[in-house]
Amino acid sequence: MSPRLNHDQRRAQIVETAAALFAKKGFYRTTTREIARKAGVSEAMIFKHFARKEKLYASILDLKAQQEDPLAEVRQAAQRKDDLVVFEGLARHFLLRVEKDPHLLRLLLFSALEHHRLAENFIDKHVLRITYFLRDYIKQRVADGDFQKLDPLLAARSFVGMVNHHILAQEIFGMKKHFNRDRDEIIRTFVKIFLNGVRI
Amino acid sequence: MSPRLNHDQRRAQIVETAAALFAKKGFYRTTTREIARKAGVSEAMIFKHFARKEKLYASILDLKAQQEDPLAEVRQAAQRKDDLVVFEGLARHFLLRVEKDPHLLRLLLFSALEHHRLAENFIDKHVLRITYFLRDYIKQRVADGDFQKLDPLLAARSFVGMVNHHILAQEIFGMKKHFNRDRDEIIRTFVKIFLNGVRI
DNA sequence: CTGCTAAGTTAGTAATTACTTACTTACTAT
DNA sequence: ATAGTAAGTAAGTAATTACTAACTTAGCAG
Repeated sequence: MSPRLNHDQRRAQIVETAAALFAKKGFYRTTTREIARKAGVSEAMIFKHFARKEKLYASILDLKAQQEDPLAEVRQAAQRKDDLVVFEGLARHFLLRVEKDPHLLRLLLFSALEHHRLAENFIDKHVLRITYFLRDYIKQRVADGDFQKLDPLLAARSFVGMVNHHILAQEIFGMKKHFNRDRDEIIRTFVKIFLNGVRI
Repeated sequence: MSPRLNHDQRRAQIVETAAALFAKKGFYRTTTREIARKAGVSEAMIFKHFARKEKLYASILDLKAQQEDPLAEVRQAAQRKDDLVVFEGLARHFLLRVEKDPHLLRLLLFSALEHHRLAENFIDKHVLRITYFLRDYIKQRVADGDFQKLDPLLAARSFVGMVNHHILAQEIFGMKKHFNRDRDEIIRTFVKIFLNGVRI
């Protein structure tokens, strides 16, 4: 007989359990019954903590979106116009994130595919903001005369796309077994191609 | 009272209706009831044509995977080592495909996220094969001494990633309204960055 | 016209779903 | 020690699901 948890502990445990399941099967395909079973409580317990299944989902997305600003280090490098640190830092940020939080990527994709207004903020934080930051940086570097004249948003997407698609291929399309190169080599390759491609 | 359709016509119509729904909401979230309603037939009619919901799904994926080899033109250019045509052709192929078949992308993503063995062949055809083709081409161009020494698979992913992520951003992350540049300009930008980035 | 076949429907089924009600048990402060 | 409270459960509910059985109708060949 496992010991009783207090309100906050149990709540956190349910959220964690549910996050793993939502990431695995999506919101709709995950049943409250299954969440309860894996959390080791009765189904009714879940509804004591979250009035509806949607509230549980929302609190997961909130939690995941609340992580500290990943761009802090990168922003500093951007002020110094240190391209290498900006782009390597960004790529490393993306790659480390999936390593540390293996649920996040699938959670993000599911919430983008399933039509949830709940997920908008989440997507905004994890996809759009970073692209816009990079777009502005590239715009600046073009104005400086250090990068070629090209559409800053498209250039930003080029780089984000390299890294993101690599992650997608590895994690979602099942390439992890066939290809497992060193992280830093991956980062260097992408940054090299990109910077070489956009610099004057 | 709409006229009766013969076996093949009705079958095709059900498949088309279901494809749109599966693309919109995924396999599990799409109900046979809804497919029937949108196809204008009774639910039982669907099961006359497809013994199980899974068979219907399988026949959609088969249909979509059966399209003719998109790489025909690109393969010729690859033999001539005409980089520009290879990469522009590939990018154009990706972009045109989502324009022509707006369901395909979401169908692909759903089938990758939901765990269907049915979808393996489909994903293989639409994602992996093209990446491998490109990897082999790049390997050749590196051997020729025309491209820098870099991992061919990572380089292939760089390019596929640029285009794919752009499509994802537009279609899945809702950027279509905020950004709608000319297709050929997009292609030229990506190819320029990439070729400039990998060439000696 | 008639009878056969293929296209179609109606009205179910058992199983599963999110969620509720009414109850029981453990812990803690006095 | 015990009352009060918070943690927890058992056993439902109505709605929805994939799928079925038993039936009806349209169209066409003879």
